[in-house]
Amino acid sequence: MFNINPRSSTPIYMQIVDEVKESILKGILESGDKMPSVRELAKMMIINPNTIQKAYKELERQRVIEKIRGKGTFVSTDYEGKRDESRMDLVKDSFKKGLIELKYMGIREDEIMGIIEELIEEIKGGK
Amino acid sequence: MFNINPRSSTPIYMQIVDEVKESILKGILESGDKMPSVRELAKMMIINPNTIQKAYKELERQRVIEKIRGKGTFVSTDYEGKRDESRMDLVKDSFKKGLIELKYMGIREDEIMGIIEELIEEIKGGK
Amino acid sequence: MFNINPRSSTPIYMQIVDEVKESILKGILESGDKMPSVRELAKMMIINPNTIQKAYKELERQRVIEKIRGKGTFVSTDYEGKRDESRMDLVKDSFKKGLIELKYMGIREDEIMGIIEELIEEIKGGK
Amino acid sequence: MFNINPRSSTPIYMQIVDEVKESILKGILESGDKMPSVRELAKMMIINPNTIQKAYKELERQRVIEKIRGKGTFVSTDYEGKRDESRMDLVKDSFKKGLIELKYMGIREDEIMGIIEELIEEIKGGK
DNA sequence: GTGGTCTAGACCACG
DNA sequence: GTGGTCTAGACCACA
Repeated sequence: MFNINPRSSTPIYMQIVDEVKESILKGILESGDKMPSVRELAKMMIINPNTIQKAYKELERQRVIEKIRGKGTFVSTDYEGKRDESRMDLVKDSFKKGLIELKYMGIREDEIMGIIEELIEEIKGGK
Repeated sequence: MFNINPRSSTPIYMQIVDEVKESILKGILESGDKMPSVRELAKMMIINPNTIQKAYKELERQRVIEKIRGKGTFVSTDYEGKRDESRMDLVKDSFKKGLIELKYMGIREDEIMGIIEELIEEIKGGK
Repeated sequence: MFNINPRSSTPIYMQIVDEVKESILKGILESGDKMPSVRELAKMMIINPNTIQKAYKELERQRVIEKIRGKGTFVSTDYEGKRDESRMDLVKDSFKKGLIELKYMGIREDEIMGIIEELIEEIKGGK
Repeated sequence: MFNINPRSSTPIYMQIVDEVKESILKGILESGDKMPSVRELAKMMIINPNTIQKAYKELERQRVIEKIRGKGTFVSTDYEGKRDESRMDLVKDSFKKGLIELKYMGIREDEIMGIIEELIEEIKGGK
């Protein structure tokens, strides 16, 4: 279902959050689709259900998915992107860190822009 | 000396590492410059010396600075960008996460590229 | 029949209970009126009959409706407001929580009173 | 420290959230005050640390408290109430439910307004 | 069957 | 010392 790396420093539940969002952007998951249940996904991924639940809760908080009582979890239908300045700042910060890293490795600016463009293409996926 | 935000989710020692590298890229710190001692910097920044120690260790590991016995710590003279594929992958990963975030907020691609360009300019600073 | 929101955090059966009581207060349902059967209502509202069952049981427990053997379910005729201290305390508690929430959002007291008055008007409805 | 009722239907972690906010409104807790550590409070209240952590995380998400790395948890200093329409709607809904309940018990409108005013006074506390 | 809450206990990163 | 994450396993409410 989702690619998880248990050795990564980013928590498993966050990796799941990211993977779900990426799947939606790529069109693998669509508005209204049923998500696997917490237990189901936990079994499939051999991960503790609590961890999945934490991921789902975060996704719900971000309005990416919706839970319907007793029926399960679904990709939100009414979702619409909202600019969130404070979250934008976090992203910018992480970008800045990455850019410093790259510059420090001696990567040229045009190369950097190329990398970014590649990544953007990758996100679009089969959409 | 360096801008540190104790509320940030990135560890303080990492913030210091980043700030040092940024200062070098901007030309504020140059090859061969003497770095303040751990104790000195800890006092100046009102930060636990252990934290500075950890930052210096990390910077040394990355060959950004060098310790010379009995003389102190200096910005490396032999600094030359070295591509490090595994580190590149980490950076790409963090970029990807950020890009997904932005796309998810409904930011257009041209806007994203604009943001990146701005950040690159910012890093160059007075260099 | 009744407005139900399956996404709401309040259980569906409770939403039904509330809607029935509101309808009575508004005069849409009156003493002695026949209620639809569990099956009927379940079909009409496309809701699990167990859920309707549970709602009816709760309404019966609160003496809002009565079951008459072989005849069906009716809005109670002997309805008369009874103060129930323990239930009052529950309501007060939920009010308190809401008021704290509003105060915390910086809503002024006069605004709060306005909101309450509006809601009271809304409940009266066409009565 | 905080009054918790383990039998209540509202989760313990939410009761803690509410209690903390109430304490702040009453002036018992003030901007910048240090909160007891997760483990400390868990011991004091004889509650599992995970439950406290959940409460703290929710409070942090609402910007009521701030965590500072390695130092502990503090009441936010820069807090300023923000109207949140969607949350307002939730509060209104719960008010409406309560009002229906009261009306149904035969409480008169002026009495209801009195109760609300009392509760508002109670929240202000010694502030 | 679904998700929500809570406990107990472990390991880790940070300062 | 602080909080963050994860696991394992239990009980409950809801549909």
